[in-house]
Order: sequence, then structure tokens, then C-alpha cells
Amino acid sequence: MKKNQRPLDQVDLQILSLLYEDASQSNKDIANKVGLAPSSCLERIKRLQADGVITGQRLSVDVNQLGGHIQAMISVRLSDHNRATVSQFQTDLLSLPEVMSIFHMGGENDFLLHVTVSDSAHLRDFVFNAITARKEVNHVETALVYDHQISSTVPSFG
Amino acid sequence: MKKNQRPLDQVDLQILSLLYEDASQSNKDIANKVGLAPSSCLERIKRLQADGVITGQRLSVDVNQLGGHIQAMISVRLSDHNRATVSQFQTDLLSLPEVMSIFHMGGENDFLLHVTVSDSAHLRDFVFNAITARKEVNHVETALVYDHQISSTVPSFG
DNA sequence: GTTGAAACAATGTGGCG
DNA sequence: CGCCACATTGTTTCAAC
Repeated sequence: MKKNQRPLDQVDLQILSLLYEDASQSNKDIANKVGLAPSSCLERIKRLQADGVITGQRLSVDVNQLGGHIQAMISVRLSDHNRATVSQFQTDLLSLPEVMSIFHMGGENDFLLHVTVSDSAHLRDFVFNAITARKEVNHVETALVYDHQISSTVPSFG
Repeated sequence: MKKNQRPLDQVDLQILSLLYEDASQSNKDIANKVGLAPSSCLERIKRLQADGVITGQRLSVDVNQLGGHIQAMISVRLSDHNRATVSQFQTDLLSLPEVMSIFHMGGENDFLLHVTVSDSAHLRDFVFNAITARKEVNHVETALVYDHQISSTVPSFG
């Protein structure tokens, strides 16, 4: 939370919620839905961005159509938990085209890698080449992801 | 994959890749970067949407600023694997404000729930009220998520 | 695929409550 | 101080090529 930041009011939350459902709506549409003039609405959206509440806008794609026919969640344990090792692992893996997102975890697994690959041979190669080949990796477990659904409701409570 | 669909060429992939990095770029900017006239570029983007390669546009928000101070990954096993039971569980949970996304898994866990909560009391209450309270739930395990990083590179390989 | 005109949306300014 | 109306700028979109 930044300094000099007004707390979010109900209208801010309404704007966030609308944009979270569908970020492609125009400012004008949002303004209409929340009952503000477009300029006032835009002012609020800009403030939400400046305050870091809105951090960006991402495209949703159908990875299956891009050749990502299989999705998997790969649990990884490292043997070395230095900040440098952990952070290097994270950076290296995030840059690979197969890796869609990385969860840095507490608990017995250090990382969950959500990956997409073209087929099971690709999955096997990815696990061997990108993960078990690394010295700091201690344990790897792969589970298939049948389906990944993302909520279209913005988290908001208190 | 739909019928009547042209395979993606290099320019399509370039457009996808640019928009995947930052979906807030204007069509005009994308057109410039890929070396097309804005109208041709827009035509391609529209086609990618019509073909279902681009499925939407999502807002990235800082959940921490919305009161989501803790993120967790909750592994759930059900005792009953009927389609109806599984699908009801998925629908019910996805609509809760704490749940950001649901992975339907193969393997010993049926679901991974990526959730955000305000504090550890909230986490405990959520697990009890939304998960273990359900008859079909057999086993629950909760792990803290320190950090979740999403790739800004679109998955793409043959 | 391009160009250029018309339609529309985003943005900045100044005035009002 | 936040909101609105209006003027300006820029973007999208459509038709003709």
C-alpha cells in the first residue's frame, strides 16, 4: 500500500469488479454502469493504476490452440534454500515458453510450476531438461491438470 | 480448434506475443510494431478472437491492496468422483470471493484451489466453512503461497 | 493489405456544487 | 475535492481500392 492513497470507496470497488469481469470494456461503458461521467470514471481508473491496485491487463488465450495440448502442475523441492538459488531458479524457469506461472510455496514443496506442453514426450523432456537437470533440484513430482478455471470475481473483503 | 480456421502465421504469433506481454497496447501500436496498417492488424486481432485463440482480457490487480494479505494453495480430495459432484464442487467454489482459480487435477488430489484471504483466521474459517464442511470432501491440505509470478511470454511451440 | 474519411473513445481544462 | 460538460486529440472502424 502506497502513501497518500485514498481508501477505495464503493464506486472504486464497482469499477474494479466490472473491469475484473471483462477488461476490454471501454471507459465510457464502465462510466455508464457506475453512473459517472466518463472523465470522472477515467480519473478513478487512472488513480487505481497509479496506486498500484490495478497492475496491468493480460490477454487470455486458449493454449490448446497454440499447441499446449497438455497442462501439468510440477512440484519441485530444492536442496538449497539460499535466496540467490531460489530466485535464480524462479527467474530461469519463468522465462521458458512452457511455464505459464510459478507459485513459490511454503511447506514441503518449494515451487509449483504450471506448465503447458504439446504432448507427453514434450512433458518428459521438459521435466528432464529444465528441472531434474538442475543441481539444486532435490525432488520433482508431476500431476496432470485437466482444467484450469479462473474466477471472474475480484477478491474483495474488508 | 474451429473449422474454417486459417493456421496462425508468424505475424499472428507476433501480435499474440505483443498483446500477451501487455494487453493494454492500442491496435495502432501493435500495427506499428508488426509492420501492418492498423486496419489489417485489427482484422487479424478480430480473427484471433473469433477463432477463440484470444478468449478475453483480464485485469491484473494487487490482491494484497484489496485485503488479500495471505495466499494459499489448498489441495482437495473428494470421496465421490461422479461428474455431477465434481462439477458442483468446482462451480460452488469458483464463485467464492476467496477463490482466485481452480485447477482440476489428475493424480491423488482432485483440486488445487488458489485462494486469497485477509489473515490466518480467515484462512481457517474458509477451509472449515467452504471446504471441510462439504460431505464430498475427503482430504484437505493447505500450503502457503509466498509469491505467484505469471509469465509474460505466450506459450508457443510447434 | 493499404489508404483515408467518418465515427467514436480517451483525455485535459475549466467551471460548479 | 470530486464531479460534470465540453473541446481536443487520438484510435478504431469502414469503404474503396
